[in-house]
Amino acid sequence: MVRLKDIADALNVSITTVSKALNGHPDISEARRKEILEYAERFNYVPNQVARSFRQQRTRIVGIILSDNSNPYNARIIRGIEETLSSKGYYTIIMNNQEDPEKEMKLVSELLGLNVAGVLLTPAAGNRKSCELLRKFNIPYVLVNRYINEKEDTYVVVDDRKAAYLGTKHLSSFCYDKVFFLNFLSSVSSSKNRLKGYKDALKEANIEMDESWVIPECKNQLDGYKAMLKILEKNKPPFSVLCYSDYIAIGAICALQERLIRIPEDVAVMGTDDIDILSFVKPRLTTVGVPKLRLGIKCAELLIDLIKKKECKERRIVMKPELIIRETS
Amino acid sequence: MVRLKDIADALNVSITTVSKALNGHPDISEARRKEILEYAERFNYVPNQVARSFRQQRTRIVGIILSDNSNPYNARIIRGIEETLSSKGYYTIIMNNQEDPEKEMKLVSELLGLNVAGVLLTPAAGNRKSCELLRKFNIPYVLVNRYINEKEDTYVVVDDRKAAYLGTKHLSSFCYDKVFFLNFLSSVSSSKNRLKGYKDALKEANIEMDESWVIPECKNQLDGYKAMLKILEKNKPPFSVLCYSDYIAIGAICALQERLIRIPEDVAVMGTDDIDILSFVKPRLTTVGVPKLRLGIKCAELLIDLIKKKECKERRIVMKPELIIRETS
DNA sequence: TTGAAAGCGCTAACAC
DNA sequence: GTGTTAGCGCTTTCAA
Repeated sequence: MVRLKDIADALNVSITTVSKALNGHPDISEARRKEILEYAERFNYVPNQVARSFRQQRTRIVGIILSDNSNPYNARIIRGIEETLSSKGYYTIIMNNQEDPEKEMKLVSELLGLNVAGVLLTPAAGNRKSCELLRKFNIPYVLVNRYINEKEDTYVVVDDRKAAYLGTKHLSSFCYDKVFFLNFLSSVSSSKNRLKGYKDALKEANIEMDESWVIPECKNQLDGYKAMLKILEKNKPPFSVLCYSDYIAIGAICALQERLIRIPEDVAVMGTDDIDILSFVKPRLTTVGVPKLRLGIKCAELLIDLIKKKECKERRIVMKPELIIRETS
Repeated sequence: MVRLKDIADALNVSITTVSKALNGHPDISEARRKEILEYAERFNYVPNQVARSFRQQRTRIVGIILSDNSNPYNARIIRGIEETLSSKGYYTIIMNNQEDPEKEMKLVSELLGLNVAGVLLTPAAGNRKSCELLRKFNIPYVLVNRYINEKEDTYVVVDDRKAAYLGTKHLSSFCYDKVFFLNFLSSVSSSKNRLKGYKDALKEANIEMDESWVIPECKNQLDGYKAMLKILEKNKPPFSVLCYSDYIAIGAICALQERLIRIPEDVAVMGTDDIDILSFVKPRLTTVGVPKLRLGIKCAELLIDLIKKKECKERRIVMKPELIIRETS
């Protein structure tokens, strides 16, 4: 690979001059600059980022840690992040923590060793240590989807309270007497806020809620399926069910279909997330839409601000969800 | 951050000794090694990968370029790759080329500048230039999902011929007279091979195929939807339709449902890929399953072999697909 | 406007 | 078994 030295030798100038010309420093004559740029172009000069990073003590790499990149919700956020970062000259390293705090700590350490410019993080359930580590080493970071400390962290999240509020309000507008809620890990801010929104909406609808209506710790289809069976053991339709994610909703729907229970006539079901492919299949799932791509873009933009200026106007961004009524409600 | 020098100073040994102890060189006494390891552990020593990479002229970063990380098929492959690479001490940088050869060339150049250890690449339709660039700079790489040159490239792909063969054979076993094929970009090896498999199966079933049965260049739901409408303009059910992907199949199914055409009684439809969530919704899509996670794992393993030994036993891996019969056929 | 020189943290060849 | 030293490619200060 051609290096600065090669260009310098070929053109009989110093390495310094070549470096300055290539980096747009003002103190190089136009003629020289042109000559150097042309040569570099012709011989496909690509700056050695490792050497540059080493010298400058910072890379243009951003680490992104979340539970699982193959979850369609996460995948979409990553897409937004990657697009934005790459358009600003940053690189995206992905890491899956599988909701494991121990693993997450290791990953953060590794990113530290890589001298990353910044980190985007969905902290594993309740893990505040990784943030502390990042702060200690003064690495800019933005939390994604959840926060640990609402007032102090820097984050981009969904308005979870509102998401669950909208869903619950919609479901409680029918004449069913019960609205169940299949919630996610209870230690996570998004679950807590959605629980709040759920309760707020029920109160507003004058429905007296029973704590048994909330089934926490649902993570995937299977959990949704099992939770639904559990509900059916003790409860007769009609009723309705709000789910923390579309995946959980699909699991719940499977359980209902197995029992030949009609949706939405007997049981109304809603998801959250608006996974794209689900809008094209039956039953067309009623859900709460989240701007996943834009959320990713916002995360990346916020992080870049932080990297560049070490501060920014708005450190806490809350994205608005949107009710999408289809056929399961 | 604590450096080798800090440890060396604190323990009154040389930097070299510390480096050797930490890297497991044999010529360090057990006592010294223990002392150094303990100190490093206690003060959270994390090796500066940038310095190390710079010195060694190679990083532990692998670049992965494909069309779109948020496509569930790709996302799943990425998951397998990330898991494998990280377990072997490598980092995964993702990049989306959006099937754009120009963009892809830029991305490859950037990876070159990053001194990546290797590259995993799904080359944008027909683009052989990026491989040439990688070869020129002697960067190990593995093609994913497609190849440019069947005999010479290093790759991990699906047995596309067989995938389409299995699907077509299944569909042609019904008494419909026509089997349409909604295919992907025709310049891509997987499309070409599937076309072959499709034709082989038809021949075997003694069905005389008409070229108009193949609709190429379908990329997503919308294309599947449009293609299906086009087919319906000129053809009366019953017939059957093989699709290059589950997404395309979902689009086609939407078009059929809009026209109130029964599936599979009037028109049988199959996808390919076996996107997980589709097995839980209606209509439960008949498809050809591909081991996406294992494909990702294989890619990563193959690349690591290449990085380490610059060679390996099997440079061309073909994964077996599997017929999954559900309700749309 | 240009260039010389130092140095980022680490590894490895070599000397002791 | 341990230490000395050179140098990876680049940016940046300072001098010319």
